[in-house]
Amino acid sequence: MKDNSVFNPNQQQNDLSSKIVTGLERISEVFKILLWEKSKVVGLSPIQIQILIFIAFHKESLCSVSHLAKEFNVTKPTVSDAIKILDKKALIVKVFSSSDQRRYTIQLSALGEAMVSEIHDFAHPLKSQIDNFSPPDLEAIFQTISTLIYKLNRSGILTVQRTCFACKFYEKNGAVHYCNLLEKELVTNSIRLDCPEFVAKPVS
Amino acid sequence: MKDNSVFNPNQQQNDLSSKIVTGLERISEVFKILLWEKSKVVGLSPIQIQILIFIAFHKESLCSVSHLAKEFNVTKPTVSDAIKILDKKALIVKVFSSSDQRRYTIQLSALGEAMVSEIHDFAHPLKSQIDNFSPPDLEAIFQTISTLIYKLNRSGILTVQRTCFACKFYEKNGAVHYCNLLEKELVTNSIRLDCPEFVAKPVS
DNA sequence: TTATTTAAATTAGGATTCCTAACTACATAA
DNA sequence: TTATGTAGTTAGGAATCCTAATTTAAATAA
Repeated sequence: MKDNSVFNPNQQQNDLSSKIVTGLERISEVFKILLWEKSKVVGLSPIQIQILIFIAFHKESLCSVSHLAKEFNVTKPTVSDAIKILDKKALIVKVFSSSDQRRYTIQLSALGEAMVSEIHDFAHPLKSQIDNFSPPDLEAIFQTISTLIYKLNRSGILTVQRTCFACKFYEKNGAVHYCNLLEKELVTNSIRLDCPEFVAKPVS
Repeated sequence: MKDNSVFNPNQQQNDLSSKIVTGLERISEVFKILLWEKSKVVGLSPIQIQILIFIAFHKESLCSVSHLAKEFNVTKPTVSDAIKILDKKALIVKVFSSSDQRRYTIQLSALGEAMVSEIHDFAHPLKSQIDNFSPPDLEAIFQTISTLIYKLNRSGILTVQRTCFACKFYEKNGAVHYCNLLEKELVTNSIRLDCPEFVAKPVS
């Protein structure tokens, strides 16, 4: 029986969450579209663009083959391939670890920095549509998204994320969100999805 | 200047819509993850799975190379490649048009039907998280998503969709949504994202 | 009617993604 | 010291995905 599939338009007429799933799928196509549009302009592939942008904005320890594989949900050989090409194009440099001779991280070269300033805005057409929502709507949307991402993380689907909810510095007292690192209360808008200070909470 | 990139965590602390964009990007990874998980089980690639599910639930006229290319935002040769493989695996049959000898559509073979019942639920882990939201939340989420998809369509980013808002049978009277085909009012929940009766509204 | 344009699908060629399996090298714990 | 785990690579191959060019057919214009 596949009549109750979320992708069956008849099913969608009875079941709101099916429609939400198909809607999210359609929105996820947007990233694919925008990434390819940029790809064609600059002559890099989507994964190459994603890696460059990631390393532009994240600390060195996250810029290893192993972490990038987790971040983008691909295998290490796939990342290794992509890095080989970025290296050949002189957009990155490898920085080897002094303590562990197997390890290295990648950083942007000067050329890579220039490239990032070309590509970092690939999602701009999406953002400009989102900017049209009213502030209260934005807050509600954000609340939903951050909750959903946390649920997806807890259920084991998304292994990587750096949200407050999964961070060891986070604490919830009644309805109050609190960060023990910043030592202050977090209102909805200040919950982070990608906090630089994130440290995973030990599984309880 | 790339400091104001949506992917810069510092920028995200000032700007809610940047956080929403990164959140949506993370959620869009979920489809990639779930599709690959299913791929490994059944021995099909992601695009092959997507095509099979699509043709299972859509009318024949949408099951052509040209349309599938638009639907999944790839080129016709890419679809042609994928169909060649699905055909080799005997999961589909080609049905040639009598009026136009260049055209054909694809349909599921018996084997293809069986395969669809294995794969149609690939997004289930996501759906079961979404099912956890309360009915009022679901309604709000759906409202946001349908609005966003329509905005993305109007701004030319998403070329394909089959929502009420872009349909020629749709009419808005004040706050009331109305379908001239069904001849009835549409409450938020009955707005469709993928209506079988969809006919594009002529550009005004 | 004929010529031109447009469209549907394919082929050809090539870069890259992406996988699994096997491997090297190093680090860490028993 | 030996076993086990971890970081990254290599090898091999299927498939994705592009652009450009081609074939064939249909639609349109002269």
